[in-house]
Amino acid sequence: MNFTASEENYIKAIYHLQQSAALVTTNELAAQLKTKPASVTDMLKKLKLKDLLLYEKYQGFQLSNKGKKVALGIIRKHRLWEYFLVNKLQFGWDEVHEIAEDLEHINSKLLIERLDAFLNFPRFDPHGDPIPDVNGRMEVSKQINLIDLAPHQPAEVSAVGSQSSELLDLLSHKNIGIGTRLEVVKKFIFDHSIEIKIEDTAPFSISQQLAQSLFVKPL
Amino acid sequence: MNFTASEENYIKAIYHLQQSAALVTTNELAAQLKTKPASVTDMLKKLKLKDLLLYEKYQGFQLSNKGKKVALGIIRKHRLWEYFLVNKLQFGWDEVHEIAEDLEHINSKLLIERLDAFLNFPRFDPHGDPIPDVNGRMEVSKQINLIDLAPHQPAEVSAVGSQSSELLDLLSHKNIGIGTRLEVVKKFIFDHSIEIKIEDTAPFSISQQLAQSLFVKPL
DNA sequence: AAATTTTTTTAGCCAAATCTAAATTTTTAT
DNA sequence: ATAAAAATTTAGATTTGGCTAAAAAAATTT
Ligand SMILES: [Mn+2]
Ligand SMILES: [Mn+2]
Ligand SMILES: [Mn+2]
Ligand SMILES: [Mn+2]
Repeated sequence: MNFTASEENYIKAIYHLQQSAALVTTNELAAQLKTKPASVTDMLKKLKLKDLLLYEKYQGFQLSNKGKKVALGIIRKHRLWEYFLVNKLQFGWDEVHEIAEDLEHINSKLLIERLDAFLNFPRFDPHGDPIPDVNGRMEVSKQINLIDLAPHQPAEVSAVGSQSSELLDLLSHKNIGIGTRLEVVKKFIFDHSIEIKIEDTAPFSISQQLAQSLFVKPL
Repeated sequence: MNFTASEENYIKAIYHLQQSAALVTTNELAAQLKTKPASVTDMLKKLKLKDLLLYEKYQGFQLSNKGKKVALGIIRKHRLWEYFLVNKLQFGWDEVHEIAEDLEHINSKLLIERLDAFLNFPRFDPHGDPIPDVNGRMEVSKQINLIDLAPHQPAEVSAVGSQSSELLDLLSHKNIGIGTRLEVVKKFIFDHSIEIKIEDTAPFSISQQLAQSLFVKPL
């Protein structure tokens, strides 16, 4: 079974959306893919026909087991290419998402196997997201949102909540990346901002919005 | 200017065909692309409209200067990816053409620049074909067809005339690859077969067809 | 319980890239 | 110079993925 780039984009988007809620809605998916609800309905019918989707009209939908497997395959390709771009071609972590969006649709099992081996079977992509293995299995790290980290608990940044260049730009400016060690000094009720301290540098404040986009592993 | 994968395939095919004859015909191109003449005519109109093609109906066609530049860009991408697949991902030279057919349509100037640098600016692909540089320039090696090599003139295999897996399979079997040193022992009029000798091994015969698919540089 | 709003689907249209069949032009043979 | 054959183009359909506008269903207010 091979799928078009468009089908793969739908499958991947549904997979990501159903991480936060079991059932996905037509409008949600249309917003995510920047397309119209009518176009989504068309594709839902097609995916159901191919047994990738559990879908009853008006009732929301979710990927079938087969659909989930396909999704993990696409995510695997995306993240392996991102790792390649950053660690072999010297791209910045904020430059790779768009290119990986195209590369992920190249269909060659052998290519991905060889790429994986060439990269030494990496387990996380440059944004800290786990890379599924050939069987779709990936590490489930017990990372928590920075907003939930207890004050004075040392932790390490393990992932970012989005790949927007705006977020990644802000993070580079503040010298925060995957692996950065930090602790929360104080949380402010007034604006929900958080004061953090990176290793031996002076503490500084970050907004609630930014804290919510950072995931950390307590050390 | 960005082009669809389909447009790029047509442009590349026209480029290759016009190496042997200035003007290309509809049927030739249809055969090359395994499509129908009617489909070719449709695309010719589109390419002409985009100023990539010099074309008057019923009169044959050829790429404009702009079209040639685009073609060289696609060929550059194709050959760089082939080099990557063989020299980094351990593919055999007979396994890479199909995958490169897809990878060549990924559109990112930066990606190709970085890939080129990562590979150390290779000048020939795994099949001995020259890789155009950023400006579309490439080496014009003074290679000749093996069929035209003078007897007892030592030479080195520099390129193959096609990427068909049938040809590459035959070559591996006979232990002939890019860089193989050989000389012609004798040419037979009867069936135009040629007896060749590889370095210190016993001489053997190859068919006219095979000899025509091999290019060599006299040493 | 009815009315209103929101969500989702259907109906109908469009563009790109194909195809087949028919028409036209060019080339080749008589 | 005609007639026949070959090459090329046009006409009309099809598939895929998208769109808008209208209809229908579900959810929310009153
Ligand atoms: Mn990404
Ligand atoms: Mn990522
Ligand atoms: Mn090739
Ligand atoms: Mn090649």
